[in-house]
Amino acid sequence: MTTSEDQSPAQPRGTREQRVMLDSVTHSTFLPNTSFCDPLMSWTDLFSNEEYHPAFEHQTACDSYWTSVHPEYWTKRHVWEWLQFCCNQYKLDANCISFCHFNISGLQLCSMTQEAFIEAAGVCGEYLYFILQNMRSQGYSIFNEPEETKATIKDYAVSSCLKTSGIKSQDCHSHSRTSLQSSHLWEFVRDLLLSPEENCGILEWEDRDQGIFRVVKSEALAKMWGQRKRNDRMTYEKLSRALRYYYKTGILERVDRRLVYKFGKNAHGWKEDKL
DNA sequence: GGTTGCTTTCCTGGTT
DNA sequence: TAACCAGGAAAGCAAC
Repeated sequence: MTTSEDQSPAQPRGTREQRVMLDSVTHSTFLPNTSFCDPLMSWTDLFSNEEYHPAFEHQTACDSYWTSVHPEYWTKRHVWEWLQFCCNQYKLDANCISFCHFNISGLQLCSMTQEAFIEAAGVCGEYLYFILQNMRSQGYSIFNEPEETKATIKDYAVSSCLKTSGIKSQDCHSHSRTSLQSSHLWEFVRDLLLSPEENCGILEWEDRDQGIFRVVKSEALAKMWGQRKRNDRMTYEKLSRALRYYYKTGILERVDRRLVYKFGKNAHGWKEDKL
């Protein structure tokens, strides 16, 4: 028997995030001096790996902690300490971050554009960029009030509304369309269908006019949803149960085919002229 | 603190 | 046999 995951043999194995990270390393252009490392390596692996210690050979054991140094004067180690702090403090998913892209000095980090951050760390990149810009403009007071900072970051994420997806700002604010920050599962699914650059073949339209779509990579979809909800125990079985609840509310309609769903009358935003 | 809506988790049973 | 679907039940969680 074949599964949905088996239907695209041409696709490289691994999660979408892993492939994105691999791709980002392979096609890295904004950090030409970045040394190659395993793109699937976590920061903890990277940080503890002897092979990467030479990167710090010019540093001494008495290097001061990153908070005591202006970002522009950070060493590579400071940059990674900062990343570690951000992941812990703001519950960012370290798996989304291509740490190879951050094997750089503070000066290089400060010269990175928002797009570069997004390329290196996806949605987390926007958070990191925002945090860094605040540090540069406001000093370190940003870390004095963690809760306030979290709220500010959240507001920023909503207001920025994923500019990289190329959606006009009025679309963002009037319809919350294509914002992958969507808190509802059906909106997340809809936005994924409307964002080919984020989709990576996980979902595909069967009949766009009728709102019929197919889950191509069920496991990958569950993982993405789990990452969005910071729930690493998410499975497709649970996700599909949540989708089935939408039958009651008319957001989804039954389609008697496996892994196929249809937007119902109460779903909006999935079709251009229904916005 | 109670209510509500949404989601998650677990479960049983059926289908492909 | 595994993956998926259907749906009940209960609990968690956040917003109001």
